Amino acid sequence: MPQRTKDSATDRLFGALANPTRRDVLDLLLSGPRTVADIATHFDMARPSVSEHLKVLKDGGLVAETRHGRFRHYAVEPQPLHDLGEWLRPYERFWRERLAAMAELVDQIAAQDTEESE
Amino acid sequence: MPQRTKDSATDRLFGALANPTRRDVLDLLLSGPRTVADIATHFDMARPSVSEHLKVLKDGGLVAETRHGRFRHYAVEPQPLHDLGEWLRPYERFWRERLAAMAELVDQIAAQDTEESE
DNA sequence: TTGACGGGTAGGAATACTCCTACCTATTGT
DNA sequence: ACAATAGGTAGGAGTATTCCTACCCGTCAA
Repeated sequence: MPQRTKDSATDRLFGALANPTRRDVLDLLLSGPRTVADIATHFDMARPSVSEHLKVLKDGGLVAETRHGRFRHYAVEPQPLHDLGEWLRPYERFWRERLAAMAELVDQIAAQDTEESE
Repeated sequence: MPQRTKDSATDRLFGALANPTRRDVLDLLLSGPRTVADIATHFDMARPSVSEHLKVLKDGGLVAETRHGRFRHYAVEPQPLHDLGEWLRPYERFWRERLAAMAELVDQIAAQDTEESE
């Protein structure tokens, strides 16, 4: 029985983000598009390895490549990150419940303090 | 030279999410805390494998375990998902720029249509 | 035209991941 | 007490990931 392969768009997205180097590449591209050689100077890694990371990012839809002569410029592609924000939405409820519970706790402590000072 | 290990909190978070089964477990826990055996019935996988996935989720801070007798209940822990939302924030700018560019394009086409109809 | 440069691909080594079965501990009901 | 149940751990097999060096093609400058 073959193992399940990670081939959905969601898998490629999360898979691409599950590596610190690739997240650092994205972070670097926040300042604008860059060539492969430029990107590679920021990492303690051979250039072909950076190329492979860029391929994974591209397959995940997180970066786009545009050719200018013999240069290729890589730029952040925002759509999958927006999708990630949408994926998070159902979990926001838990976050708000947690905040509400903390607020209630603070109120209780405040009420107790008032009692004591009377 | 040893390879870099994924040991930061961020790595554990993204690493935990980079697996469809684990994302499905989180999704299942949206409806409330569940025991391991309960969770396992939803997956075509042996129970110990589910246990291992839960361990990865726990190490990533995404679920919390509470013991009741010989049962363990796993529940969604929202903090890392909130952190993920914060991580996304710098990229929102790109998303809005893309929307603005699309809006401008629509305006241009609309203006062109008006011209033609005159 | 041809050498230098940008950058992708191939194949291999080391490690990590994901599943399994077998086994173990702790708790509970009888 | 003891059998049954919940669920974690160990070790191993198969696959995937991540790095490397060597090599390749396309583009530009001389």
